[in-house]
Amino acid sequence: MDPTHFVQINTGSPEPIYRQLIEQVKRRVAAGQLQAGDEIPSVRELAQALAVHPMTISKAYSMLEMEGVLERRRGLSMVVAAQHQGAQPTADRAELLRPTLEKAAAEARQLALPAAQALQLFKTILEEAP
Amino acid sequence: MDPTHFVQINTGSPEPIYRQLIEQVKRRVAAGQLQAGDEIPSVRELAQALAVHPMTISKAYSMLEMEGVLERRRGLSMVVAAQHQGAQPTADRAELLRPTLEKAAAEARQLALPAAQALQLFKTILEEAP
DNA sequence: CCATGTGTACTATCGTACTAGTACACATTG
DNA sequence: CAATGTGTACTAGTACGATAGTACACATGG
Repeated sequence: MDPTHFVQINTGSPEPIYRQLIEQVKRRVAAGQLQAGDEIPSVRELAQALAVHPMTISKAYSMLEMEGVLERRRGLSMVVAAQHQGAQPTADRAELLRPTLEKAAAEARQLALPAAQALQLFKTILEEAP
Repeated sequence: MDPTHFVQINTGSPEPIYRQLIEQVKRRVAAGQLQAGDEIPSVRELAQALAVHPMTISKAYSMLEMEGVLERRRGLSMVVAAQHQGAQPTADRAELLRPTLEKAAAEARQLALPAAQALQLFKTILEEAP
């Protein structure tokens, strides 16, 4: 597991680092990119790769374990929990995208921007960045 | 100016309150809903309506003044700055929506969600909430 | 003039996110 | 056993957002 491709964080964002980690791991598990039993980068390894303090990583991992996404193995690196066999149906994955799209919709309304124009911009961004 | 309809804030969000205020006012000015010379709610009035400390409002107003969105009148309530005559072109307003849509696109990619499905969900949300 | 309503400066306090360094219990590997 | 690598507990400190209460300069309206 190459830690530099595991997650990308933005230290300038007001969003706390540990929360960025949690959300990204949950999305990758839901997408099936991380499957049951997959090892994740160690606390120290990921902390060094992201230039972040190990305790910040440890807190994020602990919360993911409390939510049942990860499983702890004493003395060994953590792994994705057993119940996450593969990708969830696309309909369930889409629900994880809903909060951000609702925020975008609220902003579009405040901007008095026609729905068609907001949709066109989203379509353009989706196509240009993969 | 009814303060309860001026802005809506989410105290549970990690996004600071003063930043939520700044972004919402800028969007309303860009949309032309707030025009040059329009009075905005007083610091104390808005603070009470939002159940927030007046200093939090004052800081947001100060930053909006530094950015040229608002103008101060000593002893009187602040007003929208003169150069904001009306709504900006929709193309310019769409650019203000871009950061949030780029975040949504990044999440969709992490979820391995097809672009068509992400677009469909956005369309549904835009139509259901006006 | 005086009461009221503007925005703001000032200091103090609180909670959270993050950093910093040390120390521990555990498992694997030789 | 000893070295190495896991995650984590602990305390301390820094930075920021927000709250709390007081005080000031200014403009308006009676």
